[in-house]
Amino acid sequence: MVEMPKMRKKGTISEEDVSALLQRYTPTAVLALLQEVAQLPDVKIDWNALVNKTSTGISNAREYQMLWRHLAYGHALLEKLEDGAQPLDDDSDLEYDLEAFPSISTEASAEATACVKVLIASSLPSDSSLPNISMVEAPLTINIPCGQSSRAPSENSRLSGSMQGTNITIPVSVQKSEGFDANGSTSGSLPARKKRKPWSEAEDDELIAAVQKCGEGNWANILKGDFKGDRSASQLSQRWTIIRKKRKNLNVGGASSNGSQLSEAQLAARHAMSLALDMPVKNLTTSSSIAGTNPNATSSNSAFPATPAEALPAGTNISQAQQLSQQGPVSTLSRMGSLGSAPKSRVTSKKTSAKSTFSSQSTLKETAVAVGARIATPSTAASLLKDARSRNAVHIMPGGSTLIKSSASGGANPLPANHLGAHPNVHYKCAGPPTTSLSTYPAVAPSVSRTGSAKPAAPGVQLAPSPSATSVNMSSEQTNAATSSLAVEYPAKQETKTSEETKVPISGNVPKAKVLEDQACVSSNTASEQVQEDQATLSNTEVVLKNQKAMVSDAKCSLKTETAENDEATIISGEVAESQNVNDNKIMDFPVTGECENQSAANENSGNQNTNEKQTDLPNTATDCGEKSDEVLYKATAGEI
Amino acid sequence: MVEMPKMRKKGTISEEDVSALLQRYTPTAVLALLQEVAQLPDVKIDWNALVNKTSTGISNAREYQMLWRHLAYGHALLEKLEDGAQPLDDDSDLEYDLEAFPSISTEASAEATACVKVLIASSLPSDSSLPNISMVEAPLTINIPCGQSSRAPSENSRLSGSMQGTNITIPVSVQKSEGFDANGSTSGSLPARKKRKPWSEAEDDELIAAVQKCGEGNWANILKGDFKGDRSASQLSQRWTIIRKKRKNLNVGGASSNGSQLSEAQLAARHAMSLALDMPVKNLTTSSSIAGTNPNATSSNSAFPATPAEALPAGTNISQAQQLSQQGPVSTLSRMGSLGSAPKSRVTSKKTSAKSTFSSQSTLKETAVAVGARIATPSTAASLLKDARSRNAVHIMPGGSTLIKSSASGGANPLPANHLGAHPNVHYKCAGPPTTSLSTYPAVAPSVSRTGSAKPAAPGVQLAPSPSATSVNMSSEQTNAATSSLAVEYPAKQETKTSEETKVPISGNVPKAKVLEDQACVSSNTASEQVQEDQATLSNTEVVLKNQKAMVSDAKCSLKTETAENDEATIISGEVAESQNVNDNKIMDFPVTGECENQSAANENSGNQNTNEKQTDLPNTATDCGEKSDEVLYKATAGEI
DNA sequence: CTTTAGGGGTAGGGTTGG
DNA sequence: TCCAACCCTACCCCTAAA
Repeated sequence: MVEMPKMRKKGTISEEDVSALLQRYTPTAVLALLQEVAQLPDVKIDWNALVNKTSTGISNAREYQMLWRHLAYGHALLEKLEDGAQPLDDDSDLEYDLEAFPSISTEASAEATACVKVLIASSLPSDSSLPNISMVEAPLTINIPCGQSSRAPSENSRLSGSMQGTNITIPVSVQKSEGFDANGSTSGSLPARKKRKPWSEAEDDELIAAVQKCGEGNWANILKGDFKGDRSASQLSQRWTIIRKKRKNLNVGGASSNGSQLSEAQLAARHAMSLALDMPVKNLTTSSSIAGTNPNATSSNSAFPATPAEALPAGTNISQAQQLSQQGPVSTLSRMGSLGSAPKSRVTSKKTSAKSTFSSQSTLKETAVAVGARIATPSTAASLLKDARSRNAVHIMPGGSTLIKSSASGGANPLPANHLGAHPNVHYKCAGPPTTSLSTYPAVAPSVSRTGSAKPAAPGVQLAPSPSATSVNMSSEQTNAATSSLAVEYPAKQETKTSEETKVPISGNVPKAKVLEDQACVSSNTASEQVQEDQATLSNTEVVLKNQKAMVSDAKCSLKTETAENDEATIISGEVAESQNVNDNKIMDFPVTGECENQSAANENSGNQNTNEKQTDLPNTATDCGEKSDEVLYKATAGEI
Repeated sequence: MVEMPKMRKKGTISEEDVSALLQRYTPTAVLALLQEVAQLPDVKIDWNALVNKTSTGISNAREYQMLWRHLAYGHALLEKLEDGAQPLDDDSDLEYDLEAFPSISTEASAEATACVKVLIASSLPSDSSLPNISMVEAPLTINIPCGQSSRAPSENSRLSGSMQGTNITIPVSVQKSEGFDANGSTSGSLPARKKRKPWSEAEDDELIAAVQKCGEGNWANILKGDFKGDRSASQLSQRWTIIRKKRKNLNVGGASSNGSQLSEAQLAARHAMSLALDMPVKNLTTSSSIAGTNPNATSSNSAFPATPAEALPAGTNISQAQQLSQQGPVSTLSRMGSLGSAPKSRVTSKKTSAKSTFSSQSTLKETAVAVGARIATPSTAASLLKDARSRNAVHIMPGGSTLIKSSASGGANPLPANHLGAHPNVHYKCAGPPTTSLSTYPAVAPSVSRTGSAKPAAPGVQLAPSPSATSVNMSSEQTNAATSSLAVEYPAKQETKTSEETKVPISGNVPKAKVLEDQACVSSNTASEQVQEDQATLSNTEVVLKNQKAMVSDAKCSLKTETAENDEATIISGEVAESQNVNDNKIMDFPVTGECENQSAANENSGNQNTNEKQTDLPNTATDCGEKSDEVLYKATAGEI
């Protein structure tokens, strides 16, 4: 279809041309194309290959070629291209000599040149990004070898002209370049540009790399520094969610594994990584030293936390020292919670819980480092714990009972994982305040059997945080423990269902009751919150958790667990407490608690009795829970008592 | 599926390893993983959580774990992982000791180390900014060890190829620069904006409690003494405005909408609120005493008012006396008036009023706490108060009766659970502030039976907390305890359903009623607010909470409750209080409380009685509550009075 | 010190083109 | 129809001036 473009060899490019060009393509796209072409090792151009990798947003090889030719040789830009249009044969694509075009302002060309140079010089794949560079400055003073420039042609024409000479002063260039781009000031054509521009792989890679570097959410920074394409922060954000989603789907396989095609950027990254990895070792050593220093300081890192962001809830941590860090950790957990959906996962958590305890941030860092390093000495760990402790230890536990156990005993962790029914639920986490520890637990009581006696798993469960502040929490927890015993009992008969984030209504059918319960405890500060989630579920009716993770368990499941556990209901509770962790973020939403509620089930049991104290505790514990939870607690309590 | 990885403990990492690793994962991914792990606060690792938030691109927890282990301990990287593969249990994740690996070239390692350091140090993910400098670093001047090249497998080939000879400065550098730099800000580090951290429910609770205690606007004080999280004063202020806003919406909106029923819910809430409000008064006093003065000044009220927003200025009432007891009522009333807007609600109040009467704020709090907790022993309570005070301790209990019992006497509590229906309800959680503990409880009273006697667990309940600040809370709790006894009774007949965040209407099916209740206690600080929410729920039919967890109860329930309550407003209050718990998060919205309200069911029982003191407490407890709560409280109070 | 305005960032809903 | 790419609106959080 398209007919061959006419050459306009050696002609100059007029402003009209530019204007038209910019109406159709963004400056960045144009620059990207130039860069891409410039980077090609061979003279011969494989248009199809280029298009596959381009970050210009152009998906049609013919179109890509056409643009190139327009830029390089002044060929006309055709209005339409047929979908399947294939690139034209080109013998000479790079053979034409082009002369600089006077028409363009020297400055403009110079700038453009600079940009191009920078891009090329940097070798950064990114390309587009001019903007970034823009900021660059003097350093940029790059001299582009003639060779290249020549190649770069095109627009270069505009640019090229300038380039060749020698060097372009960088700064200017950058700035200007943008000008160009963005506004197109040059041409002035702003008109619309809205065309929808699919994300190219290159852009995705760039985004991914940027996110890894800067962290999720820091779109502004990414935009400023790392991401070259012309996308807005919100677009980045939006795209990121898509990428994330995709990955998950993919991942199964192993995300990364594919490998096959890696972009250069990736390769480069790997390269770097390899170095980095190696480092670790050294780091350790070093790190320690280093760590010593900065880490803490930095620690602030909050940044990191960022990642975790979610989690943290609690401010608790802070308490202490804050200074340092604190934070971070939590988040993760919390997330987990959310993740929760996957019950099984929890399992891990179990351990965690028991263990989780420690870690401190600072420590963490070190540890991490160490880890990275492969370090990890116990001592280290210990230290971590101290600090960390505060952190979070969240856990989730799905199968409910299971978790519990683990937590309880500590060692064991059975976690059977699963189970038929399943159901996991939750858990938590707590963010402990700094020193505090927390412990909370929810107890779940499945229907029917229940053990009756509960006992407190307490001992095991408990932690002994000590710090004064903590103390409170401690007490609570302990209390809880006691309570838990009570709680434990629950018999529940109900059926509970939990849904996770989803919303599941149960209503209609509700049967009778079931109950669940939990007891959560929370450590003082933070802990509480989380609990909620755990439970959840009961619903005789229907409960749903929309937001997060709800936990559901079938009635049976829960029951089962409990049953087994009965004795240890306590423990369970404990877990619940942990749930608290949940809090974090969004989680909070939930209400988990509500779910907890399930508790209602507890009610049914009614048989329980409580001791005052214990009960009290529970409540305390409960505190965090969502509404439902409370009920449960109550019930539980009652029962116990 | 996957088998366990072998350890390669203490082994060194070979180039081959690196090579293989890089073929599979990008350097950035590896670094990201290291960073992420490093950031974890706890020793225990929640792989699922990590995966959810990771920026490595790895979506499978097992894979993530595997990579970590490979990096940290030299475990083998398995080729395939099943989709659903869950992370392995890890007890030892951080326990292995690893040694540095000689194999790597010094240079390389050094560099890597540097990189890692930077990453960690900077910890900031983001931030970053400034790339400018990315190039910076001389350090970058990396020499690539041969090793790498080897490593760099094919793809890299290109890169690597070039690189090999000596080193390539460039590429590497670039990479580094990017990666590192960014963070790196080490050096340059920009301020990097701190990542935004959403407020958790626990934090909200804590804030609410703190405001109640210290008054609105005294952010600095709150920061010093009560609020544990790491938030700045301005953030507190800002958040407070948001919380206040939400409450209003809730109140109003919710209430209004349904009309009749809601109103009740609202009423209940109000009731609670009233109590809460009252508390303030006392608090003030107390505080004043404590503080000395201020109370008025602080007016802490302001805080209160907030809630009530509408009305009252009255808060003022508070003024005085408070110290202990008393008072509360008045203020309440006044507020009520204001609340007035909702006529019906008032009604409820009536009931309340009668009973509600007593308690003084401080007392209230304590009591409340106690109640919630069921704690009961004074000593305990006291301790709690101290700690908790700040914290939160709220609880809710649905199933009501049961809980109650427990709380109350400690033993007695009849609370039969009841229920046929089940119900759950819920609860809470608390996040305690650091030191604080919290305890809360909700009591639930199931329908019908109830025990009747409640008694005050008082003795136990009371605490005498002393610390000034704390005191308030303490008192509440104690009070509650006492209350609880009373409360306990509730019989409820309703059926309640809860939905969690979701919206589930229950309506249709509802069966009988059950009741729940809770008594929540709140720890001093926080508690109140929450209450509000609870109420809302009531609607017979279906209430849904969209945001969070809503609780629903049938209309009947609610109604019933009220009735019941009359006598014992206290109880209700208690419940209300619990509701408070609800607050938390978004919840505040309500919901929970609402459910609590359901408790109203409790009302039905009516049989309850309260002791003044106890009642009072409730109010205190209520203090926090949302508007609705307030109403309730008021009513209670009135009655009492 | 507190409050307020502005810069971002995220979530969610709606629209539209492929 | 589904999804991706926008757009747009709320809302929230953080920071920095007021």
